[in-house]
Amino acid sequence: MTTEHGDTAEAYSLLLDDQLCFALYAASRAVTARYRPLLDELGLTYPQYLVMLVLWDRDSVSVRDIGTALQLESSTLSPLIKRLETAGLVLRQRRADDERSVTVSLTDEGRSLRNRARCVPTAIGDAMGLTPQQHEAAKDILRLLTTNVSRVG
Amino acid sequence: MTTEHGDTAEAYSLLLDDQLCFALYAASRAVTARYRPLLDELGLTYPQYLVMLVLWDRDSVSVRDIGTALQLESSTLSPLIKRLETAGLVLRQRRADDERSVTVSLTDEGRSLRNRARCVPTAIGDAMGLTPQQHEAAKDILRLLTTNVSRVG
DNA sequence: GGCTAATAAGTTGCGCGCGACTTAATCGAG
DNA sequence: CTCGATTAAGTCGCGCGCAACTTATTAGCC
Repeated sequence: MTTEHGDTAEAYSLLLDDQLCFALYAASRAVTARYRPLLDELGLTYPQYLVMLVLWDRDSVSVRDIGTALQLESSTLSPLIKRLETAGLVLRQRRADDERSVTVSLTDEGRSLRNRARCVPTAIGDAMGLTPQQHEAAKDILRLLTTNVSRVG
Repeated sequence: MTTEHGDTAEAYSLLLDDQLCFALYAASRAVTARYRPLLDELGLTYPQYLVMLVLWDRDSVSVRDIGTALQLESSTLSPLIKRLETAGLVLRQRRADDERSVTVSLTDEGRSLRNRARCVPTAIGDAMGLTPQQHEAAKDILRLLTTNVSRVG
């Protein structure tokens, strides 16, 4: 614990460089920036890419389940998915047995984009330059952090 | 290495849950969400809070240096700082010896907000629920990640 | 069956975050 | 000194991300 600038002793300082939250914020933006040129070639933004990851795994998912997987609100997803539909990657249709729900499914074009996306995780993984141990450790601690911070109270 | 869904062997899969980048994205948004009610009381957004952290440390900084500290473009900072000025927390003035540069400095109101913000890092730190070792490990690995991912090539 | 509560998706408003661009001032090679 | 290059700040457009709200549908209690 290095206290600086004459701060009285507190658990955490108000210095930017001391803060984990800033390291997190900066890392997240830096990684997204690294994705950008790769995803530009696929015609996707990073959040759109995340939605496509869900669809490439399950082929047909409700908006609600996409929201659960990505922890995003319908107010974010609805316009985003409409843009994917406009791009011809995705189809939206009301479910017959529950007219409230909308099922999002891949078009052939959306499915075939998967092949062009295969190299993306490897390219990003390489750019991250972490050892397999560091990579797993980072995932573990970020998931723990997300769980803890999302608790009520 | 667990390969799933009949994927051919690749260094990284296209599964959402395997990806460090998503853990990072989710953690960053979860932490920001945790800040929101605390910062609402101060009348700040999270990026505005980051700018205030820089100012609380240095009192008077150029837009350029704020950008360097936070890794943000002037196109993001200029409107943000104008909002801080409108809120009465900050003053903007052209530097006499270099009319290109704008110096941002704290008003008395901006300075006094620091006291009300003192409890914020501790509250967030507690909510994160990491051991001091995990906290430091997370900072270290996120900084390494940011450095690596920001490299050219 | 009827009616209230809950749920799913979507709209609106606002603040980022960034690429592309503009404006204005300073730098620096010749 | 001059003039093209660089630098600092700012504008504009667009896609998130989320709070607050609306609309439509279903669930469930009586």
